[in-house]
Amino acid sequence: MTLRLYDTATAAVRDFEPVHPGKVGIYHCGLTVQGAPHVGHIYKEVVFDVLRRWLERSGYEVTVIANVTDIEDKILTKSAERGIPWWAHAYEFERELHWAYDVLGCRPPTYEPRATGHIPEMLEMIADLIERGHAYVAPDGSGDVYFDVKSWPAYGALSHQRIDDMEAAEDADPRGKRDPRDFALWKGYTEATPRTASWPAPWGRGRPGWHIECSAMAGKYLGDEFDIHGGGLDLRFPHHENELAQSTAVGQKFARFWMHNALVTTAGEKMSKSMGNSAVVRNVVERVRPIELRYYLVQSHYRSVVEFSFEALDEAAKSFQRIEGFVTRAAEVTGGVEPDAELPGDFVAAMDDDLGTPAAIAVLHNTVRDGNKLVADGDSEALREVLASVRGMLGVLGLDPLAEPWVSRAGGSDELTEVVDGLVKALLEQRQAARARKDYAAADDVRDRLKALGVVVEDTPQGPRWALATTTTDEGN
RNA sequence: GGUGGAGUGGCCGAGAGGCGAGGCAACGGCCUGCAAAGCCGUGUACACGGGUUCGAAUCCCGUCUCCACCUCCA
Repeated sequence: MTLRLYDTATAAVRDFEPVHPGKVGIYHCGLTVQGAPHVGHIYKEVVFDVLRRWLERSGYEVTVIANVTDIEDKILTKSAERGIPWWAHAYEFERELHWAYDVLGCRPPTYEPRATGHIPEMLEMIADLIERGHAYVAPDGSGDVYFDVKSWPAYGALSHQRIDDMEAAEDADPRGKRDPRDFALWKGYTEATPRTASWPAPWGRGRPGWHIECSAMAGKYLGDEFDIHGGGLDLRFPHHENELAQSTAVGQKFARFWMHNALVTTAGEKMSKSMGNSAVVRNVVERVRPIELRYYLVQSHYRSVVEFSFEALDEAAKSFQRIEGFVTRAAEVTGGVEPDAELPGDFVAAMDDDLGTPAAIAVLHNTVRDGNKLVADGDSEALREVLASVRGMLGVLGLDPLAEPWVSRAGGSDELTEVVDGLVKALLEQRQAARARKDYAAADDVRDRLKALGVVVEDTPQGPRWALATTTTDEGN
């Protein structure tokens, strides 16, 4: 069974074959660092984190490049509104974004190039495009440079549109464009924006258009042809279409697969349109633990719309707690088992089928059920195997509670944990004594008082065990 | 106007010609002093109207509703 992935360009699921055997290069469009990330923004990161884990699990050496767009119109507008420098605004949200990635357990990319750090590469590419006749300096003296879409017959290939069918943007300023659908490679400096947001160029001072950065940086770090280019569905057009046009127009082959995750909606509408700040990652992880939010996002297929709601989020959290409950109990009974390298065939098949996480999670739940039957009998080879398998599967999804980053966030200091464990056990011994003499009022009183403190008591064939109630918030940072 | 996607049981959410994915909730049972956790069992759902087929949620035709993108959104 080989990995099959959906490719937007060919609109079909195809066998994945890397450009260089054993290696995979992925570029996915990061965020424009202009505001606090919400669940929709983070979804892309989770999807591509799972893809990366699966590729690595399948034996590939993976290089992930994700850009940081730190110069762009909205950044200039919003920073001006706040009265702070654009670079301070951009950096603040870059850090916020990294916090969110981290809290959700997304591993950092191999490298995260910033747009402002790659102006020379962009200028080189723009010059090449002009030389080849696919771009022109605006005749109005503005210093703008535009890509000439009519000069590139393949324009529209990615989004399967024909130029003539496209609606010309009415609100966009035509400036010096030959055709309203031409897009900016370089924007000439005007006094409306800070001079620090401009760089010297052969066509006059200015700043880069949005799309050119990704073409320049993907080519620089991944080469003229690489494996996977990803991002949210809303980037398919114009952003990715334009990238494809730019890069192929200078003679590159560019991406073999284009992967787009569906958008997250609230109240039936794209999150950016409909939300206040309720779905901002910082707020959501007040309600459920970050690992539960991640489970919520992973449990639906990446090409299906996720209709975000707190009710569904709570359900997902309970569903995950079922898995987590098995893992912690089984680990207690067996004394801990390392994740298995060998995964169930159904799970592998599901993941190989265009990252079928819903089917993969169904396998996970079925395996957990088998494991739960074994837990009551205590330590056994069969239980160890199931636990290893479950941990292996969870690891692929970035959801293994016994692996990083989750383990280190789980509790307080080791010293404190020991003290609490000792105290609770002392109380539980008293409760056991009360039960032995059938003084159930006293026994239940102990349990009730612990519960009031957020400690849940469970009686098992191996004796009572305790755990912190999972409804509490875990800041995770 | 163009392009793409969606409508599934009380809820979330897969699947894509025949065997009821999975989870949450509910109900019954087992276990338990009680509980918690867990296990077993119980639900025939696929927007609507036609059609093809031995057989349709799945294919075809039509209709309705919703969403995304169409030049700086993940």
